[in-house]
Amino acid sequence: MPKVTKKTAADDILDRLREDGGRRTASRQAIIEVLLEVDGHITAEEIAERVQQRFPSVNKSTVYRTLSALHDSGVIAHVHFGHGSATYHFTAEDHVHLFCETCEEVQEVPASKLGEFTSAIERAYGFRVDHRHFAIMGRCGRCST
Amino acid sequence: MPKVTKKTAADDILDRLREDGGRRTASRQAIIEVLLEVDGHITAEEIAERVQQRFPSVNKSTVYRTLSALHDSGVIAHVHFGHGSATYHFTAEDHVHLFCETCEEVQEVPASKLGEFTSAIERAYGFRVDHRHFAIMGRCGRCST
DNA sequence: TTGACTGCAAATTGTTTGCATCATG
DNA sequence: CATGATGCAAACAATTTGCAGTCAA
Repeated sequence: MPKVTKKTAADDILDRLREDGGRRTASRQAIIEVLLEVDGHITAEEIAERVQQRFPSVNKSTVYRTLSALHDSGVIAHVHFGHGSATYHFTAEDHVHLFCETCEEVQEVPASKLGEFTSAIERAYGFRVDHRHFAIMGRCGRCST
Repeated sequence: MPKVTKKTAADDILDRLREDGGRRTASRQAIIEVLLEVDGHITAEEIAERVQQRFPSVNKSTVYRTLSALHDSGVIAHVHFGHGSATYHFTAEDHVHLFCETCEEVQEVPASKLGEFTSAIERAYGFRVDHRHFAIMGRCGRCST
């Protein structure tokens, strides 16, 4: 079983940045690897912490600038929950976030499950839902008892 | 026309604060009146501006503290859109916000219209949607051409 | 009189930016 | 060696807080 999966994925993303006129750097690679490790869904702050465990010199602003470059290349997107920092995730995963206001945990729902809902809204209000950029607030099963 | 002391909506809200151990003050009254004028849906910054037009001494922190007191008494709530400040509105108005990421305008949808959607989510994921505290991001009819 | 409310300034949090320097391509 | 990337500090925007004085009940 070849263990090239992770390396390749990071490489692919660095290539993508390269194609868009960017450069491959160690910081960027480390940031991308962290994103892959956690499968997206992480704040800039958390990325910085993890990256700095191995490369203490990497600055938070580099994290933000890299996230911005990744966004511009369409690799990642971010969601906002009620308060606090944005959470970054890969655009490839097409899902919606259910954010529990009590335990602050996030549950993912495949975007396809919301198909009837989003099309109903579009029909009624002409509003095209961007299901990659909205979090639904509420209370999860465990917390709403 | 007889002079009758009319109980205003602002009075009712001040009473509500009073019942919860708070005090009626001029600043609070002015802030509540602004909220009523615009029927909710306003940022703290905008409230401060409007209040300060008539009472320049009222500080922004008083606005925030009053909004917090109103929230604690259940009179108002706030929503977050993708970026920027929170928007405050009365809890009585039971609706959902459709936020256009392009023109940044907000369209309101009566919560009842989302009934099937929210109950479907609750059935499938045990997640109880707080439809007073989520904004749906996307693109409105005019902007999605 | 008591303690809630206020103004003011300063702290916080999350994110962005200016600038000099570094290093990839 | 040109230009994009980086570290650092400082600017930012939105909101919160500490403190001492004020005022409603």
